[in-house]
Amino acid sequence: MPKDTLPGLTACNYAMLRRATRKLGQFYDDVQAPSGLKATQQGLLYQIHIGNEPAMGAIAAALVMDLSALGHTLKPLIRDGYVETFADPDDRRIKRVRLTRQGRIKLDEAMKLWQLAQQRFEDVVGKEKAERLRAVLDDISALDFDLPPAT
Amino acid sequence: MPKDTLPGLTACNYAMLRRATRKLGQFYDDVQAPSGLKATQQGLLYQIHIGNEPAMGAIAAALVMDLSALGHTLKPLIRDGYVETFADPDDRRIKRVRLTRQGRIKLDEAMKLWQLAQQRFEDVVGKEKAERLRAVLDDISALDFDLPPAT
DNA sequence: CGTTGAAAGTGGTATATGCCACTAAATCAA
DNA sequence: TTGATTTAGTGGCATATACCACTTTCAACG
Repeated sequence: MPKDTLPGLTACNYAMLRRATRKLGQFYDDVQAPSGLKATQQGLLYQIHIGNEPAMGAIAAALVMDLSALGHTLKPLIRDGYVETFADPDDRRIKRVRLTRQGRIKLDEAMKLWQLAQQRFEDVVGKEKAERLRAVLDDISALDFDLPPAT
Repeated sequence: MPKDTLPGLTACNYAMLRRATRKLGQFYDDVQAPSGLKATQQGLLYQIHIGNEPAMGAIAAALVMDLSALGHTLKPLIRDGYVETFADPDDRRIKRVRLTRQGRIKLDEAMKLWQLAQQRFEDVVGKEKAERLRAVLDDISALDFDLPPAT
């Protein structure tokens, strides 16, 4: 197959997803920059906020994120005083997470910027289309790709 | 607003995109693991392959990726002998990139695994739906989110 | 009770990405 | 031609993520 007719990356679902994620990351991060939080951090603070002092594992599961990755990602937020952790009294293996007062304030601040970015995105893409996109992405996050056992 | 009715992360386009990307990354990486390449690396090799000894900047633009990020990402591939670079003779600022022989062989190997992952994804999600998804993501990567100048 | 195995996190290592400051090279002006 | 500007990359630093090997706790069982 001559190079000219080779399919581009557009054929790969994962490559497309990554590329769009980079694009949106640059945009959301840019809008949220004044808060000093990356969009990822704002999302994580929000996830903690809406949880009930969630356990690390619960957060990781909700975000479809590796537990250790979550631990690493949490560190700057703890260092900066936005988040604190404490052992679950009933099961000391479990570490629970909550926002500090500063964290709540910072999240409020970041959410205002988030709304700007979100609004702008929907203005450009279209509200309906954005909603459908999120629905598809939500589905994908919940999928089970296990190959059927070769029995 | 009581916590019970707070919108989850599902409202955020970027958060959904990231979460789905993590999910797919785990899946594609897992399938492609036997090749020793991450799915991101396979995608990058492919992008180089279909280009005509592309310049770094051209690759970065095609992937909507920061130029310095591309430089960093390229390093392990150069180290492992899959990719090599050379200065453009007509403009010594420009660094061009190409696959080595080993790189072409490795890419072939990885592409076979990629097809498995891709096929499996489309079996689970549906070919049509996957195609629409990619189209939307492709659109997003090309958008211009600049706020209209406040003149 | 102990032993044993599962569950929850931690730390190390590696890749993925982005921003910023800086250098080198080419272009544009005066 | 020379000085200012723009273009293309590099390197340093920071965050985002993943996997793996460990450690600590629990829970289950004999």
